[in-house]
Amino acid sequence: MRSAEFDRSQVLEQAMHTFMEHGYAKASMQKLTQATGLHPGSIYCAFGSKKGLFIEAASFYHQQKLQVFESLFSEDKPVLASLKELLANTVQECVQNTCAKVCLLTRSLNEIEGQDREIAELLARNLQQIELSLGEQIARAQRQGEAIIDEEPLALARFITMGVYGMRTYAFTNADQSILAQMAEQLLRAIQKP
Amino acid sequence: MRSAEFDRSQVLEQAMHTFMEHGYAKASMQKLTQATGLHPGSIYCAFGSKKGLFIEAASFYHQQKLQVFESLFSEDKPVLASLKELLANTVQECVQNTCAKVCLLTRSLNEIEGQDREIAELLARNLQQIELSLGEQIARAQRQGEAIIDEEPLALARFITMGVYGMRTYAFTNADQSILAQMAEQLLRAIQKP
DNA sequence: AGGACTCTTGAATGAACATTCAAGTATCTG
DNA sequence: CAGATACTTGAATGTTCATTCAAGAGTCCT
Repeated sequence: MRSAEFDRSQVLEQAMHTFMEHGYAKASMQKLTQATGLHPGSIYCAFGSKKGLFIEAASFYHQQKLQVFESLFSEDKPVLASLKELLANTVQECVQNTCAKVCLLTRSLNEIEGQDREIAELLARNLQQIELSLGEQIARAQRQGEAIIDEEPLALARFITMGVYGMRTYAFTNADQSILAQMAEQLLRAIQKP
Repeated sequence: MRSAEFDRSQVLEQAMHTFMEHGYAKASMQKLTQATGLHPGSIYCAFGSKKGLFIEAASFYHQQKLQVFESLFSEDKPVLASLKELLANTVQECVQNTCAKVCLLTRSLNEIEGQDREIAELLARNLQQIELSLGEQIARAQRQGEAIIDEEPLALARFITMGVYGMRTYAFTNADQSILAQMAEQLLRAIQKP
């Protein structure tokens, strides 16, 4: 036996950045080999195909985001405060000038539509999982008497989720911090009791 | 002299559909020649390049949407009613199973990010124009005493715009008519007086 | 009718692409 | 140390792509 020479999560991190920067189609194997430091053969040995690498990179991204989400919504803080932070984070990402300004999941989903059902479903599932977690947090907030309007928590979670997706696309037309921050405020106000 | 044999707007219509169905990168010249019925040489003669064709197709799409917008917001109807119709139209588009389910502008903007500044800026400008028109309509509604909250009309227009972008991406994860319709309601409620 | 002009045609071009694989190299086992 | 068993390497492969262009065909004007 001989163990692989590369660190799988380091490779995925770099591949993730490449896909975020160039999109799926335009992230050529050449760019991916340069970014990861792996040779084509190694990538095909480890991930099967470009698509296989993308699927793992997208899952890697998803796991990272999920972890941030979990740590943000800790038990001993008002949910509304965590939600506010989450939106502030999103705004910060959107106004960056690095590849971090895009959400790999939503961007790729827009790109891949009608091209690859397997990838589309994976991305959709990942996004829906975060939406569901958000729904649980909102339900918790309602139970704990936070000033959230009396509506189905899932409907509210979907609304916030839609808002985040919208902000991400909007940022491509106008990456203005104060405008995005105002949108975040409007979103929050829309689910709060008057 | 000899006039071209093809109808330019028919060609643009077909090219538009091809770009909507496959995205920019995956709409190959082969697909475009099949869809438009034109030979490569003719496309290059008439539009200069694939990019040139896309730019005209995107502008064509933009003009169509703008026209729908103008006819929807006729002077003798409450703005809120028109806005409700606009959102209902969007929902209807999103749940279709044809290429009409995508917005060429937002989808391409997501795809093109970081790849072609000229295209990105064109798409952004087109989208911002609709946003501005919406702002004017909202200002009119406020002047005419419709039940819209007392905030900058442009901020409200941006919020609705963001919502529409969000619905379009959301629809890729879950193209459920009732869910999208509920989002539209939530958006409307967020800008209305209680 | 003839010549000039322009549009159309579609095979040819070369670049970029994802993928493969046989040779090379390192590690582990006995 | 020797043999076996991986993993690594990167040039080669065949495909697909956007683009070009010279030949062909249609239209118009005189």
